[in-house]
Amino acid sequence: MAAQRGEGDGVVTRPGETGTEAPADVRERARAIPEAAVARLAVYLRVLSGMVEQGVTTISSEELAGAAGVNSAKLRKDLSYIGSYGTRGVGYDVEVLVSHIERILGLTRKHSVAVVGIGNLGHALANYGGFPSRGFPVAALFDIDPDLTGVPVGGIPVDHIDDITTVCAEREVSIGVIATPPQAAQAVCDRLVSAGVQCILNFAPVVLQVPDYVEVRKVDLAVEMQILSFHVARRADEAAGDVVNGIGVDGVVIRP
Amino acid sequence: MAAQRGEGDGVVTRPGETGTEAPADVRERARAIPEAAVARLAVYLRVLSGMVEQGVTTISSEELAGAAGVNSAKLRKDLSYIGSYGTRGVGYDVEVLVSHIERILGLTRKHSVAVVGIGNLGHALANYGGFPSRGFPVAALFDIDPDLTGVPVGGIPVDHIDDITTVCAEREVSIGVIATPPQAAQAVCDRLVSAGVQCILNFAPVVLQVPDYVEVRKVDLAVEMQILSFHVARRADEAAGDVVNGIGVDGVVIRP
DNA sequence: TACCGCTTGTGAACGCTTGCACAAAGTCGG
DNA sequence: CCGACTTTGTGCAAGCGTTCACAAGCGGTA
Repeated sequence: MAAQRGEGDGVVTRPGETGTEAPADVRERARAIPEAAVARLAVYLRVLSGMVEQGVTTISSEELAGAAGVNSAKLRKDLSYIGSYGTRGVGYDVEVLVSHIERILGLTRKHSVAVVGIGNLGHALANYGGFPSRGFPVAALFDIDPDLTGVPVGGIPVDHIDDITTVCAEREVSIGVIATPPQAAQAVCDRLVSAGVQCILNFAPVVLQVPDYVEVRKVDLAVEMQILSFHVARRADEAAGDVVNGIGVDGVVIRP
Repeated sequence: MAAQRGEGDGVVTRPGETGTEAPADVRERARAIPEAAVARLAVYLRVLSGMVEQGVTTISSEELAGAAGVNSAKLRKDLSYIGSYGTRGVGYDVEVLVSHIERILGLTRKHSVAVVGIGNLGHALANYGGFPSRGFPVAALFDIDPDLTGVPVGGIPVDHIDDITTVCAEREVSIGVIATPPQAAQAVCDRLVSAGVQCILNFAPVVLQVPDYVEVRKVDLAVEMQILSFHVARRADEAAGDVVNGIGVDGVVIRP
């Protein structure tokens, strides 16, 4: 049931090197993984990395699910998308799981990152230790302000936005991060795309127009705030309304 | 069909003040709005605000959907969750729509924000203009380092984390932002919760444990990167695999 | 070797979300 | 005043993701 797409695919299974599992299987599976599951796999990986450091060698779905804040059935299903690497009656080997998730997420290759827009956020991103430590070295910084170019930020030189194509090609940038003001975002995006960057993380509060082959993820801090605001308002309304019943929605008592 | 929950609810409809629509209806509707729709409403609001500045007074679902990057049917359904405020044959009055979305999202009240952890990211957040301009004034900053306390950042004084309860109460903080290293995040979270903060935006790469009545949203930059990495890998695999058919998955030609 | 208890992996049901298609409802031109 | 045209609002069906529940499989033990 897992791989319904393409039983007759054109992938040639190399006869040698197929000791434990076939690369073609990994490839087929990667396509069937739901978007939501991919996001969770990244979380599992983070938790598991912490486990490795603590010297944990084996973990059950129940434990891992608890640490990752999800249902254990969901965790097992998520892991089943990438194959069966657990041992019934025992659990999962932590290191094996880490290496398989890393492979599925494509973390065996380095992904160089370019940050465009060296304002407050750009500075923070350039200095953020979480990227290099997880396999995403910041390889290039760009800004339109000539006063900023040349001066390194976090040890990385800032280049002018006009040099984006050559610099990105040179340093093999595969992910572009847009941290510019909203007015500039679309233009920067277009330049990144024409520089060959196919994955973009957008912090600017605008909807970017890109070709189909480009993947965009957006992080809009104000939207996150507004979603929280909605919940505040909803809660306040419940307090004014349903609390006459003594209990809020979902059986949760307000301020227990 | 809309409000299936609680036909016999204890909400008293105030007889006066019920000119155009009843407040109780707004309250009932807010609960029925799907989470995904709430996130999109925030996006619509942003687009609409831009329209107002451009002097646009009326907009059709088709236009707005295009600008927000969604299907027009989905947009109409999202708007129907908050009521019928469009005119058939014409479209939506931009200002009316803006004010209704603002009301639903609870943006009629100010939501003061506290940022904890004045490192790179905390600095950027304190200086970020996007918060105050959209009704989320940063009212307090906290750090554990005594060298930082007292020195204002972005015009806001930095207080010591130990004063979090009194300062939050004093300045009516309703949203806490965690921008600390991962090791400190859970402790900070606990302190925010005991200070009465019920909404938290977490930038630290850890899964926070909170009581049921607290709403947490997380932004994990490394996870975003890894999701992009997954798509890079998938694309590379397709290039090695399915492209023998000439066309990638979904009929999209790789690098057209 | 055979049994027992534990945990995985997954078929199946459920619920939420999306997209379609069309009736209802309003405007505009004659 | 009427008819044609435009656009909203929504019932309905399809798709996707989540959850449940349990058979299958493995290690430990006698």
